[in-house]
Amino acid sequence: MKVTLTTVAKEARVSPSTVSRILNGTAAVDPEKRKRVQEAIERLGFRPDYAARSLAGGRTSTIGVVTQFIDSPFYGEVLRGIENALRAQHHVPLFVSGHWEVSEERECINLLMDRRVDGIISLNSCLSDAQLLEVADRVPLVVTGRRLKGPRVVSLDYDNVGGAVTAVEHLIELGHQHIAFISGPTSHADARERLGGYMAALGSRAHRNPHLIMEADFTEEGGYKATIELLASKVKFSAILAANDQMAYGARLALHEAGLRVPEDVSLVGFDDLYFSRYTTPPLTSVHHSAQDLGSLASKALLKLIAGEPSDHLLLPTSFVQRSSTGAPAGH
Amino acid sequence: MKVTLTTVAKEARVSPSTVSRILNGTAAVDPEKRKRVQEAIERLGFRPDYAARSLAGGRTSTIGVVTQFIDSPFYGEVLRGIENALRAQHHVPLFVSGHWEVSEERECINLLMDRRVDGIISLNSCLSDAQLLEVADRVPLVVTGRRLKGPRVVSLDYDNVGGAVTAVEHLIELGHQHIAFISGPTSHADARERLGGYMAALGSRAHRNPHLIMEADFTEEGGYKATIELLASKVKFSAILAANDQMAYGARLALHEAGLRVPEDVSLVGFDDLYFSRYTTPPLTSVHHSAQDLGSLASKALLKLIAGEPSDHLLLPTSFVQRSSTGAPAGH
DNA sequence: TTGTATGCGTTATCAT
DNA sequence: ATGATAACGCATACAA
Repeated sequence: MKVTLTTVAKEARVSPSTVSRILNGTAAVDPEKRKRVQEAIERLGFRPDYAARSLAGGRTSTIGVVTQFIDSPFYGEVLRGIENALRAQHHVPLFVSGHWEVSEERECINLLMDRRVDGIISLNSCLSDAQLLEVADRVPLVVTGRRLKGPRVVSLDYDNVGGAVTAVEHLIELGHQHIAFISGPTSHADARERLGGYMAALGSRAHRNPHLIMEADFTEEGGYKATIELLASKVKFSAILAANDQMAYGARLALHEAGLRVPEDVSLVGFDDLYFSRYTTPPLTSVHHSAQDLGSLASKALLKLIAGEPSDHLLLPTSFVQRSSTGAPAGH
Repeated sequence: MKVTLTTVAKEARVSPSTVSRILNGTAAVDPEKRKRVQEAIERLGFRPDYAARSLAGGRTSTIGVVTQFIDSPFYGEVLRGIENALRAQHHVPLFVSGHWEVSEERECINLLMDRRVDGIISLNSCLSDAQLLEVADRVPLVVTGRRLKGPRVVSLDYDNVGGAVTAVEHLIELGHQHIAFISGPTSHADARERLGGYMAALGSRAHRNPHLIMEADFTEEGGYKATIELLASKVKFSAILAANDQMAYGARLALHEAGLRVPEDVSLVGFDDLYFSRYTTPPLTSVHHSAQDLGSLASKALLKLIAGEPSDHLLLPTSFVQRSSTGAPAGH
């Protein structure tokens, strides 16, 4: 009833091994037989069984991808890049979500290893470097959001420092003296880098003020609360740089509720340039980079790693997109 | 070197089948042996091989999920619901994206069937009913966004008509006479239903005017363009109901660029109540439903279907969330 | 209740 | 270049 390699082999009057070889391009075969086999496959509608393939061959053609939330607007774009790049190489991503919890993330990785994925892409993991290196010891690994060196690891990240510097410089050029910063959780390397860029760009200027820095959690809600606190603290500022767009969205709401206009009263800059930032009111000025590229580069690096080619840490550039949420400060 | 069922069996001085039975709860076993086996598993760090399991047992513990874009804010929430519900039942979702293309969607389904998924959830497919029934003929299937009847299919959807009716009634109550509607592509059942609700709520009132209806494609860009056209057409309206939040976001931008205030000049209502709608400026009034619930209900229905229990079409209720994007029309 | 034996559909290692 | 044949790790029918 079921069509297997053997069925095809019989139909084409060759051995199962020959059929397998044709399917995988493992060895050269007589063009005549190849034709017979291909016709048989067509006629019978044969589809190879992945489970059998994995069991015999040890490969699953599946790449595990650990993300934090499957519905995150930022990671969503990354996943899209991964999906595309992988599909082109006949692999499929298996997405799992760690929800920013160390224990959940460990479970995710176990699940992926149980399923014998050929490799893992870990997006901004909250595991320690040591834990990740341990994982890399058992399966090829690509990580984002940090720099990690090891035998079977590739790390890649954006130029977070450079991006933040550009954003601050843009605001300074517009005439802003007091620039608030809503940071991501400083337990994360990329959050620290963006904060570092902000500090570096301000340098030793007089207008560098620790009260202007609020630590939040990269969510809309976090940005919202941070901004409310900022306003309540009465510290003087004419611009806000948020460490990601989602927090900028939250800040936008807090400003709106406080009756402050953007950019007339407060300029607002994000980081990530999510698709949606074109549609905020007003459209958001932001540090741009391609999340999709990150995903596709991560995929390609992993595939190389699996193939045995070594790779180095990759640093992706950022650019700057000025929209309507920034302008000169009042009275300038 | 590698720890298999047999390794564990030897260590625990029982047969491989006994270990298998314990792992799967297939049959009752001596508590004494069960203990020995569990200790052996622990000690050896045994993890069953999914490929072998699938090959021998015919099940993969994997559910195929066909979505359109992995980074869609709406489907993202659905995927999250699916992920949660499935994980609780020790299944994992395999997400693939059809990109609103019939051919891609067919490829996705083929890919899933090649991998012998235990069942498929198809989110707002663009395949025909007949094509979907054909799929259901080969694998348990759950579809959303339409009503579909068949032996191994379950369909579920929101009460699109009811939701749209509520939204229009809300606007009428506020005093709006001329309500524009930005529709989704009418090739989709759910888009037609929302449009139908809008029409039904307006009934035979004089203020029903075909020029107030614009067809778009459920994207921000589509909503934006539709609104620009609407404004250019000079047709009179004081409120816009968009068939989904994403188009409402686009409409918001177009209104902003035209110098129109929301809600003072134009009231705006969305549909879906995406997470982000709380953060728009002003926060968006919208027809609410739980995308996560849709996902988890779809998952549960599928698992039941796989287990052989029949299910019926499910209609999920909507509610209404009034925020700040709606108000009385000018001069009211 | 438990063990033995077979089969699942491939790939890979041998020969030839 | 091609064909036997042996794994791959597990589930299950059957026997005990």
